[in-house]
This record gives sequence, C-alpha cells and structure tokens, in this order.
Amino acid sequence: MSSLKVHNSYTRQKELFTPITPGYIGMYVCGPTVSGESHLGHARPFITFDIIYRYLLYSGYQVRYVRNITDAGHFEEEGREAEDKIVKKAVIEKLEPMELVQKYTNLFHWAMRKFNTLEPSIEPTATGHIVEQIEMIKQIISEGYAYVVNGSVYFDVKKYADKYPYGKLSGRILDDLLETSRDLENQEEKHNKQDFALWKHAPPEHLMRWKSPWGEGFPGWHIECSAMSTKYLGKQFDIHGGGMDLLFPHHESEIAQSMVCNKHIPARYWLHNNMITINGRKMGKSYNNVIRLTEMFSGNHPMLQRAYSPMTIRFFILQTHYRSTLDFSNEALQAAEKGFRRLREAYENLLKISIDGSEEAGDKILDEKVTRLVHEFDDFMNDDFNSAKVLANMFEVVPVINSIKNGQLNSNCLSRETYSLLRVYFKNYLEDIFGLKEEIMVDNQKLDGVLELLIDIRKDAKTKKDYNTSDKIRNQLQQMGISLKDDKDGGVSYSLD
RNA sequence: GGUUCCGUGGCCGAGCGGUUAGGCAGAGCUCUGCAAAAGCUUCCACAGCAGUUCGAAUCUGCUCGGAACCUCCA
Repeated sequence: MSSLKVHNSYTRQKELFTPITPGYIGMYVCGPTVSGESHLGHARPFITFDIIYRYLLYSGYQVRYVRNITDAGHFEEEGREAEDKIVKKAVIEKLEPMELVQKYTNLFHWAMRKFNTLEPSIEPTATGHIVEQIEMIKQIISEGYAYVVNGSVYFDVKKYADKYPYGKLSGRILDDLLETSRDLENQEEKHNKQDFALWKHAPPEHLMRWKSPWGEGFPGWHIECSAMSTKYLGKQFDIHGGGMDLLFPHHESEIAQSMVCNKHIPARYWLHNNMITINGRKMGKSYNNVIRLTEMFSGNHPMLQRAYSPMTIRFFILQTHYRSTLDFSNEALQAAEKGFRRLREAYENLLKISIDGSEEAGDKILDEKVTRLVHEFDDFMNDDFNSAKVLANMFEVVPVINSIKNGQLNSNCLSRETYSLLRVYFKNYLEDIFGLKEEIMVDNQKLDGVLELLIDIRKDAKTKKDYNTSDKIRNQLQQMGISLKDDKDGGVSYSLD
C-alpha cells in the first residue's frame, strides 16, 4: 500500500507524511467564529477536515483533533472599529454577548450534526482560554517581540523578521507589505504598519473585557489559536488546517507568535482548503453572496431553486479535490444529488446481493478490474486525500453491482473474496471515511408496514392483470413522493424523495 | 500595484508527458403490461499563439480571460 502524502502549504510541495510520534497525530483546525450563522462556504473546511480526520483514523492513527470556537469575536486588527463584532451585533439584537455566542454555537453544532461530521476531540473556546492567551503575550513581551502602547500590545513583526522567516507560509515579503499596507486609522499606536495586535485595550462601551497586566481589554485575533494549540497539542504538532483565506495574516501571525514562545513552527504540515465560489466569486460576507446553511437545507433563498440536503452538499464537496475552488450552482447541486443517490442505491444493492459466488471468479478480467478499482481507493486518498478519484472509481463499480443485482451479470462472475472486498471497502469509504449516510430514514416501522401492505396488494392486482389498481397505487404514492420500482428479481423497492 | 493560483466537452469536475477519468444532462437501444429504475452504446474537450519532445490538456514563453490574498473572512 502507498503511504500518505499531503500538500504542505508551508513548503508548497506534496510531502510524505510522517507524524512526530509514530502512531499519533495532533491536528488543529481553525473553527467557526460564532458571531453569526454559518454559510455554505464555512461548510467546506469542516467537511474537508472531517474527511481527513476520518481517513487518519481509518489509517490506524490515534488522532487528537482540536477545533476551536472563536467566541470572543475578531477585531478590526488596526483598531478601525473600537468594538468587536459580537458586541456590535449584541446591541442590535439586544442580546447579551454570551447569549449570542451560545445561540450561534448551538446552530453550528446543529449544522455539523446534519453534515454527519465527527466531533473534534477537543473544542476549546477563546473566552475559556484568556489566561493562557495573556500568559503567552507576557512571554512574547519578555522575549522582546512585543510592545505595549496605551493598554494594547502589538507584535513587532519587523524585529521578528530579522531572525525568523516571516511571510514564508503566505509567500509574502515584508518590504512589500510595508509599501502596500493600506492607510488605516488608529495606526499611530503601532511602530510599524505590519505589526498586529496581541491584546487590545477595551474602550468603556466594550462589553466583552478581561483584566490583564495592561489594563482591561480583549485578545487580538491570532493569539487564541497559538495559545490553545500549544496547550492541547504541544509546542509542535502534526497538522494545522483551515481555509486558504486564513494563510495571511492569520496563520502567518500564528506561526510568529508560536515561534517566539515555543521556538518551533507550530505545525509541520499546513493544509488549506480552497474556497467555495458562486458565479466564480468567493462566497463571503464581504461580497454579500452567502447562502446560509439553514437556507441551503430549507431552500429558502432567492438563488436556490430548491432545498439541498446535507448529504448532497457533503457529496458535492467530496467530488472535488479540497485544494480546488468549487463553484456553486443549482445545476451542480442537482447533479450531485442524483449521483449520490445512484451511488447510495448501488451500495444498498451490494449489501442485498446474495453471494453464491465461488472461490474462482467466473469472469477473471472483470474480477481483476473490480479488485484493482477498489484497491486504488487507498492510493488515491494517500495522494493528498483525492476523494474525487475514489468516487470516480466507485462509479465505475456501480454498473457491475447493479448488473449482478438485476441478473444481467451472473453473480458468480466475481469471486467470493472480491465480494467481501467490495463490501468492506464500500462500507469503509462510504460510511466511515466519507460519512455519507442514508438520509431517507424510514425509522417509522408503521410506515414501513403500510408500504409493505400496499406493495402486496399491488402485486396481487398485477397478477390478476388489474393494472388500474396497480397503477393507481403506484401513481398516488408517486404524488406523495414515494417511488415504487419493480426490480428485475421480482421484488419491489421504494424510495422516498 | 505586489504575491499566488486557475482557465478541460451543454453543466460540474479528475488528470499534471503516452490511459475512454467520473458525475449530471442529451441521443439510440435492451429489459418491462405500462412506468420508473437499471444495463448497453453513443455525441460533445483540454482559452489562444509559438516552442521543447518520438509524443503535451500535462513542460517553457508570450497573449487573452478569471480568481484569491495583501482588510474581517472558511
């Protein structure tokens, strides 16, 4: 079997992945800012890194997956706004800041459950780690890489860059930053434009505030991730993930902070997912083109022709490599929905086929092809998590499965061993790694019973060639969104829309 | 302006030197009481121009078009 290679943003290369401690992996992923509702764009990193987390588990690693909740709000770094976003919104909605944070945290968790993502091992909050952040800032000051002005603390990027490679991750050159930095207000506190805040002094109207050695204030944007990743994963860990738009300044600053305190680059492998675009443009609040997850699931948005289920979206995201942009459109979502259903039904057929396969494959060429296609799953995932290629191979197997189910292919064309290989791999990939669960849950046994009865009555009618009755049953069920399908093997199956 | 990336068939998307990727849609056929599903077959490609090479969607150069980051951003 091949070994795992990942594209490391830090080196811009695909590298062989070797964990610091054999068998164990520490992974930190930048989580949501719970000052508002998550949109489709936010779903991508959390689904992407969920797949990565699941694949690492599948590969036999013991993984500690840390994903933070930013509940202290992100601040206008340059201090353009004297108050943080969460507080602003709280005033508008007349809510306590923590009430707002709680509301959106709950909503986020609800969406993650819908997407069938595994819970992280630790989900630390920024507000719960103020002490750690203050300690880290103190250390940066004592190391000489930060300075205090009017109750705020700034990181001295220029000084840092003399000794460390600032800008390596994001491919930025310090001098360019100096020239191109925008002229923003309230910058006079900073020694240099590219310096960033570690701690901000809180003006009197600011509700979220904590005591610190520099007066009352709140933490800067980047320090929480440095503090929490160090606390839970150590001075150096294996994987740091997030959206590409976080490369600069967020992750660059994170590296600088951790470098000063821990003398190590925090993570060995930096993985970044690309953006979801809409009409070729990044989905983001600045562009005013977001579709919220609640809107995706309900279809209640002007750009949506209808609702799209969480699994459809998950499948949609999986069909593309995580480092490519993914363009949203109704057409693409509907194509994903149909494709996913076909794959899912083939999987169910695979489980239904009664194996009277022999030791020897009846069709050696087909058997070898199927075996090869399945064995490639791991190779593709080991190649920087290429889920798109895995799905393509799965779809190549689909006609084989369906043909066997329909009797168009003899069931002993594959060897017994190949059948079990198929079952094991489809289960591992579809359920465990890709997390694509069946959505149409007929958990209601009564409904199941009623349908069985109707199917039975219809079968009798058909035997008597009473097609009026049989068609009536099928057509009316169809109108209710229940499709009856006469299978080749004489059975009848149904699916709910 | 700086840095980086991308441009693949009707749509979405893999591929990164030699292969039919794959999905959705379209066409034809098979199966079927009809239908749906399924199966089989099939049409439609690599932005443009030049170069390297036995061979390029894949490498190089230029042109055109688009995007991300440089500011909160997944």
